[in-house]
Amino acid sequence: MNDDPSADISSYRDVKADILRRITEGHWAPGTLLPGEVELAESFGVARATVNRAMRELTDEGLLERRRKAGTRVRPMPLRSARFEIPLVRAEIEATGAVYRYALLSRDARQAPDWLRARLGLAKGARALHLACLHSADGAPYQFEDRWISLTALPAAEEADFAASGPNEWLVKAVPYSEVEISFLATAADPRIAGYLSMDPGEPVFTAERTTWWEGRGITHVRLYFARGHRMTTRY
Amino acid sequence: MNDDPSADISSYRDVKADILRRITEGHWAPGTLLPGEVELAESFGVARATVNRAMRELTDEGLLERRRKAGTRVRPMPLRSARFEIPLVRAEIEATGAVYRYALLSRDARQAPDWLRARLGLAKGARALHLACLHSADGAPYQFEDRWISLTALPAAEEADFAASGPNEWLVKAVPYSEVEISFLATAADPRIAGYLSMDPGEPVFTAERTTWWEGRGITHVRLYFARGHRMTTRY
DNA sequence: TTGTGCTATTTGTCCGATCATATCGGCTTT
DNA sequence: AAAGCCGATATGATCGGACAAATAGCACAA
Repeated sequence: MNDDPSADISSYRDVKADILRRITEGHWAPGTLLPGEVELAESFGVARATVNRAMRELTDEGLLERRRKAGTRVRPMPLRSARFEIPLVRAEIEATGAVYRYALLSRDARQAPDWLRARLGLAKGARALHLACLHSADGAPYQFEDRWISLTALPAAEEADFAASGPNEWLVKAVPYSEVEISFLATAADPRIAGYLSMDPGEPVFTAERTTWWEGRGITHVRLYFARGHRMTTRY
Repeated sequence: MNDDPSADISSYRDVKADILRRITEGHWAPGTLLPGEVELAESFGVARATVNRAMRELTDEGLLERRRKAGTRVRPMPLRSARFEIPLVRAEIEATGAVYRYALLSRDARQAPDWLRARLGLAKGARALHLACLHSADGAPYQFEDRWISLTALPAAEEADFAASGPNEWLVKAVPYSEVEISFLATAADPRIAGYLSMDPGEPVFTAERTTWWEGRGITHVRLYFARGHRMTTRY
């Protein structure tokens, strides 16, 4: 057991790294009860607040479990959570160095269908804007966007010009901040989508679905269909 | 502008909530430079450290952007990041109240194929254990697991009994902690998988792929095929 | 045996002060 | 005009001290 008496640990980062090291190296196996903050602070030669921050962050990251009086222990089953960044399509494409292009395929304001009313919590007869867009990277289709915007919540959308830039970019400007639900799923390409994405009908499509509320009111619902072979990846 | 002079804000949570409120209500629009920590601390009547923590957390959550000397501003384009919890299948199923059942379909130790060697960084001729398992919820197939375990990194796996409980549960006990890459994608069900998951061949399958390293050495690679209609959802 | 209340312990949070670090902008030098 | 220097300033981190809140585990009562 190397308990590093002399290592000059001085920042919460060092403390964090050292605790992590002891866990990965197996000195502190899953389920182990760690020494208390006071004890660790002494052995590291730092203030308790510093140890606290290190442990708090490790807890946020899913590695530790803490309870008052009960102490801190290594999570028996590392409930690790993965973080996925959800950038705007434009940023996502341009980050790869490719040329981003956007096309508005259709646009039409109509009564919101029942499923959308239920999803966004709209009144009967509420109107919504329905948009279909295609985002492409270096000329190749990248993402097909099927979006609904509630005209109850955002009447200004009816006047907005979505020919030049995507509804996404308009929305982030129009809506300050919001509550979001995202799902990832696999769907079969219907003929229309297959056509736009240069795929065969019925082919599996990686699909993201996102609903946005602002102050409890449904704003927009979108389904994003990605081109063949798309992956959502993260590493930790 | 409601600047809340008298509101008795006392914890970093209150400060955080108040800043968030001003952002969502549009008082502080995206791109706005907000007051410095000292000023805010005074106006809230708390210590600077408290304001600092509130702002730091909001920054971690992707709402603010901070730079020394330049100050803090509301992220012009809210870099949304979603967190997905990646639980063990058993926990995932039992959380819904369903009865979890596990079956080992096949098991076989052989030379690692080239793609796996490349992925895990194994030497030529290295052996690996190949497992196929089925996880079900209340009798209905839930997830098909196609896993490879490097016998170079984990020779003990060859002796392990995967008949009773899944390799996942064995692995979390055997490997202290690790680096992981996860991908989500959509694949077409091949006949074998379709059979196990009660789907039609060619049907879209939501698929997760996970590779795990420990101290730089490839440990295991797994592909998880989910039953029809599976979604990975998060809300924030 | 079983339930109930107390207490010591451990984490959670806050404070106010201090030093560290990055960097914006203006000033100086070339 | 361009390049480089430097001080002012805002965030970043740490410290030591203090009090708050939760609760595990014990003592005690029914």
